[in-house]
Amino acid sequence: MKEIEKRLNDNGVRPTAMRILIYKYMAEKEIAVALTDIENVFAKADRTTLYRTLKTFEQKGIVHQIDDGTHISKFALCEPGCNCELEQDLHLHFHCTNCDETVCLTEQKIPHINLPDGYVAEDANLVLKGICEKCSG
Amino acid sequence: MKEIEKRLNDNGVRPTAMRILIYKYMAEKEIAVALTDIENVFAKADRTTLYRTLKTFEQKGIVHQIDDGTHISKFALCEPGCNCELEQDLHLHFHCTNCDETVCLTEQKIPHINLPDGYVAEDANLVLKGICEKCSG
DNA sequence: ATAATCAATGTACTTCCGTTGCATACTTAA
DNA sequence: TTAAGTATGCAACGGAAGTACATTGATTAT
Ligand SMILES: [Mn+2]
Ligand SMILES: [Mn+2]
Ligand SMILES: [Zn+2]
Ligand SMILES: [Zn+2]
Repeated sequence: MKEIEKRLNDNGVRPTAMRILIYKYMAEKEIAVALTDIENVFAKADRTTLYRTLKTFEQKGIVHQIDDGTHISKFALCEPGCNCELEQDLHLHFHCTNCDETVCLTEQKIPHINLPDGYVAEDANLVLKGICEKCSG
Repeated sequence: MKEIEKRLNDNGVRPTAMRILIYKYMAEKEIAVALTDIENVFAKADRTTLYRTLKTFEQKGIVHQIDDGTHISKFALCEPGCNCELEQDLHLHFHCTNCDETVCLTEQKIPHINLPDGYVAEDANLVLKGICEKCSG
């Protein structure tokens, strides 16, 4: 568990009990989580605290937010040493329309796209939808 | 205007006055529109009617829904003869973080992505964020 | 050790968007 | 002309995101 505390400290986030629990939860889970998910797991804690924890994690580069097209924000831990802001670090996400789960495919980078003149891209989001490996097995 | 009526008829949508107006509005506008936008333009009409008009248009292949990451559904007219369901017809969208407008880049198709074993893609969504041509000029 | 200071959490409330149920007006076909 | 089907209007609900303010907890300086 000391690793988690270190990770939080290194990113300028004070390792409170709640934050460590949330980090641990997200680390164990291999899929992206929504605020509601965390809410259900930590029912005793207040929603706002969980909400702000995710926001803090995001600002400090501990998690990245995922827009999978469901209109519900999902979050997933960043790879250690990842820099989500840099374009080459952008990986794609897969949303399963069967089990409704969203996963990071960190190996699959978003290919470079040639844009028309005048357009300057600073960020990219690529989501594939379909059947995930668990559901297609 | 007869063209609009024909387009609606061809897609199995009865060309009511309201529907023609909404179609015309979307045709004149070159950017994707949200329900709220239409609401503001046609303030006299009921929100639900506008909502259902968009839903109907979408079901009948007249417009396609766009998820630009703002958590607000946007809609844009489909190209005549386009088949949004087919993967090769999927184009990318650009969301300007300055003017908050989203446009279809119908010429820029989403490149094919190799997925890990077990994953079956049925749909794709690629959104680039940055500065649009109007704002960068 | 105590007080002052700042950060984290809790409580309550608000806004926005999407969605649905049901009533009413309109259009088409028998 | 009546009946059936479709479109529109009206009202309400629910989920998710966000914020203002109070309270608790941890750090630091005196
Ligand atoms: Mn990811
Ligand atoms: Mn488009
Ligand atoms: Zn699945
Ligand atoms: Zn712009």
